[in-house]
Amino acid sequence: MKIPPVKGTRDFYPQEMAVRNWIIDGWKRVSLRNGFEEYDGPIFEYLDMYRIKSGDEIVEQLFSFKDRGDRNLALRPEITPTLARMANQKINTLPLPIKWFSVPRLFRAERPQKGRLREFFQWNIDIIGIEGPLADAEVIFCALDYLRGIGLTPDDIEVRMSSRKLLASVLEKIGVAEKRLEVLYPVLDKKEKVPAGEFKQMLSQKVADGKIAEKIVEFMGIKAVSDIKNIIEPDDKVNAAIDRIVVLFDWLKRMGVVEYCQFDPGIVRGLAYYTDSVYEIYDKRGELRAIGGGGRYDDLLKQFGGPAIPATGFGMGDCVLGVMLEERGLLKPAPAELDYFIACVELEQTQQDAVKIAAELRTRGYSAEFGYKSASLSRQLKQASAKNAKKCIILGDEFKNNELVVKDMVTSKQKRIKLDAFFAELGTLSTAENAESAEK
RNA sequence: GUGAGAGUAGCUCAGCUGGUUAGAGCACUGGAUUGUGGAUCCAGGGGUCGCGGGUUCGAGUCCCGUCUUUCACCCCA
Repeated sequence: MKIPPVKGTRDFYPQEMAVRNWIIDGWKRVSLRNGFEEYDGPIFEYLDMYRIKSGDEIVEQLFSFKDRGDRNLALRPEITPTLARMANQKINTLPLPIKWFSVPRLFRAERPQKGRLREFFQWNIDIIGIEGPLADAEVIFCALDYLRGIGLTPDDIEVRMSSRKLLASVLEKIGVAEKRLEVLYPVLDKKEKVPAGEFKQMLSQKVADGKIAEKIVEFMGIKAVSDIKNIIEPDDKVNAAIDRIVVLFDWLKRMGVVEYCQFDPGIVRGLAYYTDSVYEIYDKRGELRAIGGGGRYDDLLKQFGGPAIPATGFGMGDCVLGVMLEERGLLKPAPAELDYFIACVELEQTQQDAVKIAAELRTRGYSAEFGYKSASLSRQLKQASAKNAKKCIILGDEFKNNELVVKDMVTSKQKRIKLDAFFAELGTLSTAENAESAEK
């Protein structure tokens, strides 16, 4: 019986695995140089943990199950709740701020589409314990540090940023009751996604007062924070929210990434836990969904039974990013490399020595391969090329005198050398060298 | 979860209004080439035409169902 792969999953053959590793290694390297430490949690958690935050509807989009002890569990659809749980658990012993990152494998029982699968990887970076916009700026910088590093310019991508606090205070000033805000957010989130006329219609269904609706449309259309005062008379609350955004942009400017960033009141984000800054990173060319997003969630730790400690974070999935980089030819996984391929002219006579030499090379820290089957030298060199070997050691007649032929596969130059001399010259990949490459 | 398109070799696809034994390129394996690689030429393996049912003398082709996939919704934690 032929078993197909499960809907919405991917098989990672070596080629796909190389791409996946290239993306994830990049995320990790950039996280570390931005001062984040790696963490991870379990791949399943109590179902209730996701209920606390998002309500019952979300449960339908979870892969959930009961264990043998009748516990309701779920495969993690995101890692932020786990982060909140872990941080709370040790909050009294952890020095603040906490700067942590993770690349969890996540699961969502949604209908698969381009850039959206049921199993994927997501890069998460979070700063816990810093109240000011500098932490938000640092998180955004870290995300851009990666994206810029792989070749994406301000012509390619854009961080669209807003603030829940600003939105709430402005809407309040316009005359929207505080209770109505939550009903309104999903509509406002549609602003960029539907035609202007349709947006107004959707809005008028939620806002009875035509004047208020008009003001909202006006606000949603502004391009700069400074335009707000042209629409309303800012009160203290509005001014405080504006100040935070201005400070955030100032930091981004000092960090040299402000040209990627654009104020956009249409950014609301679905997640209930965001409290202040919110942003999404978009592909400026294509019609792809957001490649990543984040924001400030100052109340989440408290909601999870911990102290009131501010936090801010960002997440980016591998699916949309992968599609986008593929389209632009920016996927550059390192090809597999081989230091030595050992070819035997007469397999029966020299295979034992070939295996011995390979083992010695491997022990000394070099990668080495040999052929399993008897084949012409021509074929074996072909094999060595296919494996991207830097050098090929040929064991032929001269090996009767303990002589190797070492062929450089790049320059095609080759030399004869005694086996002892070869290893004496070669030495061992030193620990210093290993440490150096680890530092990179 | 709703609607629409697609599904033929590992991949990209061809296959006429239903008609003999379903094809090509790439990839793979082997040979030309038993001591010199990325090329070229030749040969070979590989398909229950997604799966199940129906119509028909006859189905890759038409009909129904189903699964997968793509797109648009929903959702985006």
